[in-house]
Amino acid sequence: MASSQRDTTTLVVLGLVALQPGSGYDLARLAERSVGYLWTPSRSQIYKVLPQLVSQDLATAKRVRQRVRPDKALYSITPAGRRVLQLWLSEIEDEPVRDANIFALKLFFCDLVPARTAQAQLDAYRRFLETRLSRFHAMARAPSQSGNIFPQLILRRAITRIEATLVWVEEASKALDASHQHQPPSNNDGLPP
Amino acid sequence: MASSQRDTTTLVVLGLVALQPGSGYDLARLAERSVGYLWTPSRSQIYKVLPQLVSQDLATAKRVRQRVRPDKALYSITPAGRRVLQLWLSEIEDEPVRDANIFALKLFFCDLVPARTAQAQLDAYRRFLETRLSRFHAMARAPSQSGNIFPQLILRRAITRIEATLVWVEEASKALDASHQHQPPSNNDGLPP
DNA sequence: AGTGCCATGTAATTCGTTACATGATTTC
DNA sequence: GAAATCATGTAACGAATTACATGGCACT
Repeated sequence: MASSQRDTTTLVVLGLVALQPGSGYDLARLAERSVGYLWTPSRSQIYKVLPQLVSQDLATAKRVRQRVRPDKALYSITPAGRRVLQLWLSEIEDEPVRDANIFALKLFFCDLVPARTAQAQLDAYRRFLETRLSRFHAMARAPSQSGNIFPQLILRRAITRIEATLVWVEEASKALDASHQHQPPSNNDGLPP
Repeated sequence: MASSQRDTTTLVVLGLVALQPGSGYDLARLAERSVGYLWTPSRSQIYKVLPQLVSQDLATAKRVRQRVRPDKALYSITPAGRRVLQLWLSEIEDEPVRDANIFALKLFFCDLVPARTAQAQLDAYRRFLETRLSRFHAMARAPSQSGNIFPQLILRRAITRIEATLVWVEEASKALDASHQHQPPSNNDGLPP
């Protein structure tokens, strides 16, 4: 009964299934087109995970016969699966072990979760970026030991990107508020009043 | 005699040895402080790679006796090692398999290579970013199938970061030209006239 | 005739992490 | 006395990729 000891790959596949039920093949393509930029597993990986999800009751598979194309298995998320996903999206990892993209990855699926949860994730991301930024600024102030210029340039690159990402965080935060105002909580699955 | 079939980890360790000879321990710390943002292997990984480099004649190890501290092995790069590194840094991967950071990683070590090689790497990076950018722009124009807003937001994030990175590329390019003007080719190891 | 898409999987292999083991020395 | 730093390695394990295998249909 280990709570959310599932790895990122599993959760991302679960998220894809939640966004759009489909076959392993479908999901692989969906991934390439959407989250691809953040996370692109191989097809074989997806085919490995899918049956695991079913055996854990997080997804169901329905065999679909096709005349023209080979038969395929259509995967859909279960209520339990949705709960697991929502739990993952609610968890805030202040110090992600070695993947700074975890915030973007979670945010990608935040349509499945109340707006305030998404806001919390955005806030955590902002804090994370600010911490990194000040660390990099400190590094940039320190004199370059050797006469090498490239490490300094690459550091500038990191700073530039973080600053741009912080600007995006603000925009996203506002956009979220706005859409939230117009279209109040529609996503309260699994949350009794 | 497979040319540069070495993996990135090996080459980065080699690069670190080139930047600053030291023990496995030293190199691990150096990595954390410098390239850490782009690539951070575990110590065990470094200890695995180092003897391999020696056996391939890309680095040498010198045992250093210490009274106070445990003995350590000091690794330095060999001429052959430097050649391998320079070859790697000269190679342009127009379509990096799944690591967009490969450009930044190579650029980090470009003090070891003539300025025009670094420029070529920067140019390739610019092209890569522009290709990605137009792809993402196309995706952004396409209507969002579902009513999900987060995939769109995350796409905006990607675009924002690429644009910022392109600005950095221009700055870096100019900085490189400038430092190149003031301080002409000092790095022509292994390149007879 | 050949390429490419749909569709699912297994096997081999690489890559890399975490944990373990050891031990002296300095610092709080 | 406890914790941190220096120093090097092995072992167990896990995660993910690449390659392989299969097969029919559609398009050029």
